[in-house]
Order: sequence, then C-alpha cells, then structure tokens
Amino acid sequence: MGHSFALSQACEGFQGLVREELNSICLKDIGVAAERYNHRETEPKWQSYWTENHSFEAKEDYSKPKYYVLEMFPYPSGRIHMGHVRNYTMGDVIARFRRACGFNVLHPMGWDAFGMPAENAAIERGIHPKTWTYENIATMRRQLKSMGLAIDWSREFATCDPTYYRHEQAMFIDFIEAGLVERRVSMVNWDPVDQTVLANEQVIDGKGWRSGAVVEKRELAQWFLKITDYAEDLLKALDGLTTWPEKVRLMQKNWIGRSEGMTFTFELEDANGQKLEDGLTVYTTRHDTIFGASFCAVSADHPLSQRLSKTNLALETFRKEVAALGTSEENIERAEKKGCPLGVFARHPFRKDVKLPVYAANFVLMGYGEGALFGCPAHDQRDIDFANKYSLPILPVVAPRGTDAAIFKITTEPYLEKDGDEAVLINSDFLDGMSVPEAKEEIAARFEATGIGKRTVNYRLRDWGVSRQRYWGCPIPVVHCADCGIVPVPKSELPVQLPEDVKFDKPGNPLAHHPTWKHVACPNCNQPATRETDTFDTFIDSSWYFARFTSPHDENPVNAEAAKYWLPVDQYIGGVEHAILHLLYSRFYARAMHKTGHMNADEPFASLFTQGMVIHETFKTASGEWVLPSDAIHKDGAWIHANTGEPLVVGGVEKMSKSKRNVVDPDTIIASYGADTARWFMLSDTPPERDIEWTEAGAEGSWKFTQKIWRIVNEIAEFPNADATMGADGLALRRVTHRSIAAITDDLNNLRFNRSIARIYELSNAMASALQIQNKSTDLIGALHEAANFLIIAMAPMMPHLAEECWSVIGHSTTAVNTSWPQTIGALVNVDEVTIAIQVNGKRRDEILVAKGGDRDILEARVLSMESIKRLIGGKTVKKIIIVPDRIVNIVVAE
RNA sequence: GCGGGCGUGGCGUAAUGGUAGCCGCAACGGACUUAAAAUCCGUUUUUCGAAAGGAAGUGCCGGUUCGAGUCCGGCCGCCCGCACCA
Repeated sequence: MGHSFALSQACEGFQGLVREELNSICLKDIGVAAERYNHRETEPKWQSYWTENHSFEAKEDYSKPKYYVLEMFPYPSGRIHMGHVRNYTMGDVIARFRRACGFNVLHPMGWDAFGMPAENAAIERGIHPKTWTYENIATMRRQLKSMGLAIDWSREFATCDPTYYRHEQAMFIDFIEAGLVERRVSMVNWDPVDQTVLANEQVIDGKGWRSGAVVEKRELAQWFLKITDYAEDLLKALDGLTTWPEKVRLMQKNWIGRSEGMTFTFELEDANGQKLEDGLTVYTTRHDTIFGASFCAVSADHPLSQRLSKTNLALETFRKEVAALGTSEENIERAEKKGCPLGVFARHPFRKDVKLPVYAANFVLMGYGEGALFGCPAHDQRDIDFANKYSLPILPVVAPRGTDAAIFKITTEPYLEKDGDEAVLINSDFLDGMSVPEAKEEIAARFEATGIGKRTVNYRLRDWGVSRQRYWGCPIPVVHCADCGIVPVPKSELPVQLPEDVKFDKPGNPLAHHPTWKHVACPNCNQPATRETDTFDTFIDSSWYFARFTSPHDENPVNAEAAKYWLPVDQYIGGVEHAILHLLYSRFYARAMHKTGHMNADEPFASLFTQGMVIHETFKTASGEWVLPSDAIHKDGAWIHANTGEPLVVGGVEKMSKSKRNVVDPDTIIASYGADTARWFMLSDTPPERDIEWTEAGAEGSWKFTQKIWRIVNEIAEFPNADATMGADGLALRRVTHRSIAAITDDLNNLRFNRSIARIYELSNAMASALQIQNKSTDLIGALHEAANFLIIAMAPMMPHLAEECWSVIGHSTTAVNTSWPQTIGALVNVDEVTIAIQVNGKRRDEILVAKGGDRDILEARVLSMESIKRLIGGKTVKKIIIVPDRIVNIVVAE
C-alpha cells in the first residue's frame, strides 16, 4: 500500500518522468529484448493510421451479417470521466471483436448536447450555451480519440445541431397528425423566482433547487406524448427482450404498473338524504372488500371537491393546504394522512342502510384511476390510518379460513392475506365463505349486470410531458394564432432554429424574453401570431439518435433502407440509471416512429447490457473535508495527509465524484500509462456488470502486463518464423493456445471480459514458460509463433495499439485490425486425456489420468483395483458406482 | 412496506449440480544486482503433522441428491429499484 501511494504521488506531478526513467533503466538491463514498449509514440501513430485508412467507417454491405453496437452517448459536460472510459471500452471490444469475426460493424458516436448545465454555465459564467457545449464536445472528442476507439466518426452529430433537431421537429409534426400528441393543462411544480417548471427531482424540501423559493403547484398548458396508448404493448413486449437484464425488465414492468380492477359508481346524497345528480366513480382492485367499506375519498383536485369548495370554506382551506405541498411524491410521502369531509355521502351499493362519508384526502392522486376510491380500513394500511384518525368503523371482511367472524377484530394493523392462509370472505352477506378471487368475480358479475361498473385495467404510467421552459433545447415547432389556434410550422420552414442573441440576465425562459424571435405570421392565416417558446425535454433527443446514426446525413429523419439494414441495435451498453426513463422513452419512440413510417422496428435495442460504476477510495479530514486519495499516505498504521500530516479518516469506496474528490482523470492516466493500459484495467478482474474499484496498484499491474506481452513477442520474433506442426515439442503449447482462443471467443461472445482476460494471462504465462526452454526445436518455435499470432489478434479488441505494434514486430506487413479472428483446430482444443476425480461416498479421495471417452467398465475396474481406493472401501459393500464420463467416479459404499 | 440482487482466501474474483479458489493484486522467500527498481523462480484457505498424509471450509440453520458455492425452505447481513397507485 505504502509503495503504491508513494508512486501515485510521484505520478501526480511527474508521471511522464517516472515512466521515462523506468524505461531507460530497464533498457539498460534487458539487453537482447528490444526497447520497452512506448505507448506515447505508438498510440497516436496507430490512431492516425486508422483515421487515414477509414478503418471503422461502416457501409451497408448485404454480403456480410451486420452488427450494430452502441454505447449510450455522452452529455458534453466538459471532460470524460472513468465511467465513460469503462463504457466505451466495453463497446469498443465488442465492435472490434465482431469486426474480426466477419461482421459488418456499425459503431458510431455523438453528443446528447441539449440540457440545463449549458444554461447554468451561461447564467453563472456568461458563456453562451452553444459555445460552452461545442467547446466541451471538442475536448471530449479529443479525449475519446486518445482512447483509440474503433468508431465511425464520419457519422458523428450533436443533438443541438440544427441538422439533427430539424428532423425531431418534423417527426413531432407527424406525431401530431398521427394522434400521438396532446396539449393539455396539467399541474406542475412552478418556481416563482426562476419562472420555470421544475421536475419533481428538482424540488427539495418543497423548495426550488436553485432559487430556494417555495414551489407552487400551478396549472399550465403542456405538450404530452401519449406513451400511455402503448402501455400494454410496452409491457407485453418486455417478454420478448430476453437478452435484456432481468432487473431492467422488472423495473420497467413496475414502472408501467398494470393493475386489474373495477371502476364503479356510487350514488351520492347530501346531508339531508337528498340524492345528488352525479354519482362518484371510483377505481378499486379490491372490489371483494366492498362490505368492509367505511368511507370514500377523492383527490383535492377532483371535480367534486373543486365544486363543493365554492360553498365550503373549510374545504377551500384544505385544498390550498394540499396545493402548497407541491406534487413531489417525496412530500406527499412525508405528509400525514389528512382529509376534509365534503358533506356528501355515498350509498353502499348492496346495503341501502349504509352511507359512506366522502372526504377530500391528501393521499388520493388525481392522476391515477378515477382520482377517487373507497376505503376499506381492515385490509389496507393507508385506509386504517385514515379511519383511526377520523374514527371511522373498521370491519374485517377477509380472514384466514376457519377464523370465527365474531371474534376476528382489526384495530391498527390491517389484515393482508398471506400465502397459505386460504383466506375467505366474512361479514359480507352473499360473499361469505368465498375466496378472494371468487368474491371479486361475483362482484364484477353483479356490477356489470346492473351497469354500475365494469372491469378496468389501470396503469401507473403517465403520459410524457415534454414541455420545458428552457432555452437550450429543441424548439417545439408550433405557432399560436388568435384565430387558428395551434398551427404546426410547415415542414418546409423547418428547422425552427434557436436564436443565438439571447440574454440570461433575468429569470425565466430567454426565448420568451427575446424581443423578436417569437413574433411570426401565422402559417395558416398570415396574421400576427406567436411561436411556442417552450422547448422539448432532452429525453426526446436521446429517444431516436440510435436511428439517426444509421443515416446521419439523410434528408429524411431516417433513411428507410439504412434503417432496415442496421436496426435494431444489436448490443446497447450503458448505465443502469437509464433503466427506466431513457430506455422506456426510446421503446415508445420506436413505436411512434413505426406508426408514422420512419422506422420498421418496434424495439430499438435487441440486447442491453448495463455496466457497473467506477468507484474509488475516499478520505476525509477530521473536520469532514474530502481529501484527494493521492494526498493520503499510510504511515505507522494510520492515514495522514501527505502535506499537512493531519490524521485522515478512511471513507468508503464510492462512486467517483468531484464533491468527494475521488475522481481520477482519464487524460492523466492515458498520458502516464497509455490508453491500452487504461482499457485493460477497465476490463480486468471485475465482471462488467459490477462496480469496479480503481486502484493505482491495479493500473500498475495492467501496465506491467503490456510490457510483458511486448517482451514475449519481441523474444519470439527473434526466432525465424516457422509453421506450427503437430510435432511433439510444440504440442503442449499449441493445446494451450487453441484452448485459450476457444475460451476467449466464447467469453467475448457473452461479454465476459474479465474471464477472457484471465485466459489471455494463462496463454501468456504458457508462452513465457515455453520461452524458458533451452535449444528450441523447430516444432516449438512454430508453436511459439502461432501462439504469438493468436495472442495478438485475441488481445487486439482490448489493447488495439499494442496489438498493432506487436503484429509488425512479429513480422507481418498487414495490420491486426484487418486480420480475422483466429480459427481453432478441434483436435487441439479437445483434450485426449482427462484427470478423473475419484470419490468415495461423495468425498474426493484420489484421481486417475485416463483417455477421454474411455470405456466405463475398464475405468471402473481400474479404479476398484487402486490401492488407495481398496484401502478406503475395506470390507464394506459397494452399493453402487456412479460414473460421470470424463469427470468423476463416485463409489457409494455401505457405512 | 413491496420487488429484485448479492454474501467464496488478506483483497478483486473463478467454478454447464461433478476435483472449491482459475487469473490478477498484495505479502513472504529466493535468483540476478555494489544497491534499488525492473525481471525471473517459488510459497500463500484454515488446522493437525517433521513428512507422508489427514481433518475442516463458500454468511447461519435445515432439506433434496450418489454428490450442493450452485437447487429448495427458513433466518442474518449488505446493496439496488419502486413506493400513499386504491
């Protein structure tokens, strides 16, 4: 530990120097084996070679199977971080591996370039969002290129390019025509200081995250995409996404939140028993518990509540109180369950003598079901809390079979049936004795027969509100006209381009403040009208970029031929944090684009892989200030600050973040160790779906390995090339080589990068051992050359620069990138002798080396004649012998 | 609360129900060196034993099986997602 930290400190300022020193020292001692591998020369050299030769530019080529690999494109925040390095390395390995295997690979890159950080930079530092964004893109493009990624840069675009967002606008107009868009008034979180809508995540303790102002609920006309029209399809199609992580599918399933229940209508009457004209329609999944109902509750925003509040001061006050809380679910969660009687009563559908008081309640959501429910306190936690607060009756109507209804009482904890309870209905008239499903069926049949209600399917999923009162986003291409209403901008006039002369000197949307931009003639009647000043949610930009990559320069949003060839994305890779929103929106967008003729597929991503985070150790001072891990040194069993000597507290190993000061800059790492080392580290040891811990020692280890490969290859290159034969001297190495390649191929096909790397280590160890043999025969030299050739191509997806350099050293005039994946020979992959474990009563006692696929009887006889086994069996009876071919012999003896 | 995942050496991890710990890191010993670094060779789950060779061992308890890290049931711990959804 101490050593690695001393080194890491040295590296902070003088990484280059340290490395150069090591190089020169080693050069001196190594003598024969050429120079040390110098990534500073070779990495830029090969990157230029790939660029100049357009090595990774994809063309539609129907003679080859296509493979489209995509990593979630980055937001140009400033600089790439280690998470990017991990993500793009994985994608790159897949791209290069598939390419070597004969696929026509599409591996593009772009920028998710609209969004609030650019506006924040404008507000805080006076930089124009466009300038800020494109400068960041330039920096990050340079950084990504220094990683040596096999990307088709000719397809690059940023979502803030008008050449991209004009198509987004055109498709939105198509969506309007196809009935996929709605303009609707809805409740939003409104920041009165910043004059903008806030997402729920931006409301902290009821206050705006930036302004600190108390957030209000406000009704605002917003654009919605009707994703709920596809709720059922989006849910059902999850079953077909078999190569998505189960976890993500489940998260989407829960998010869509399908529930089967009933809507039905109560008759209402006032306090005097006068029947009201309208009834109260509720949604329930527990219609079986109707006899346990003791109240009804509606949302504060329910039409009935709104209407009655006009003549009910207490109700009006209550509604304001609820509104002040905001729509944040976190706030609702924290709030106590409260209600306000409406002064009206719902008549029980089966018990004419029972009248249920109707409340407005703060826990009822207007957006779900009918915004109204009936409460059955005995079987619902929320309802029982409410009932106890307002002294409402609690009547149990479901109980485990065999319970005496007269004794079964519920007070503060609801009874929820558990598996094995065989719950039945009690206190429920004609339902008594039925199971819950039977009772549900009975009620549904009766309600439907009388027309009081019907079976209904409900979804938790809401329509997607896409309006944002922001400047740095795609303008929504519509015009508001006093006479014609909402008029889409004609496609010929697209793009509706963002004005560049905007000011961020006051709160609110700069587009709305712009003196001229929004004033236009109505496309319909030519009278003065105004543009929509809202822009799109940036999730729209990222919902179809994968399709644009198939034809990034086309005059249409997507070229039909290209899309048909390339889509869907064969392998998509990104963080699990996008498991719901981005991936669900993209799945919806594919369907919407299909409906409007822009795409042929419904599912955008055939396979999904979610990679883990990059984590790093953290340190704090006693006063709680975060300290750079490189400033922490371990001395006499305690951690202290390298400069101040202050004692340090060891924090957790956590996600790299600027605030915890535990970030490692990829630029520094690439400059010091090289891109190949960084890539290798990111793939080693830890399975890709798990969090990987960055350690200096690990990076050092990866770097040493690059040098080891370089040494081995150079040493082999010293021997004149010879063909691999089946000669005895080379056979052992050849077996390792072919078996390793077979395993690596299998692992890479299944994204098991860490395993494939372990196999590469094994192969290199075998090669190093073979090199130790004195007086090498031609057979062995042939085997060594073959091993080197195979190793270079197999490691090329992970360490492409080193692979190219080794490929020339070993004597090729071709390039590794244009070399096919090694073909293994079955006879060398398959073993002919196996070590079989011998168990007695399931315990391993000995082993035996036999020919593979040998005769069972002969094996059995041989095992039984072994001294060690005879001794163990002794005089006991052999009950049976289990033989698993080529694996195990288990002798079961009587005890 | 609901749903899901994970617990294996000092550490990261590996193991189609079939020899637990491949590979790497770290540590220790040795070779080379004036010395250090680098490199190479070796040791490293625990325990008994001089050794040969035993015994135990994959969070805990139980089950299925000839055989369980793996499958089933129940605990404990950690992580993640959703959460007043009627």
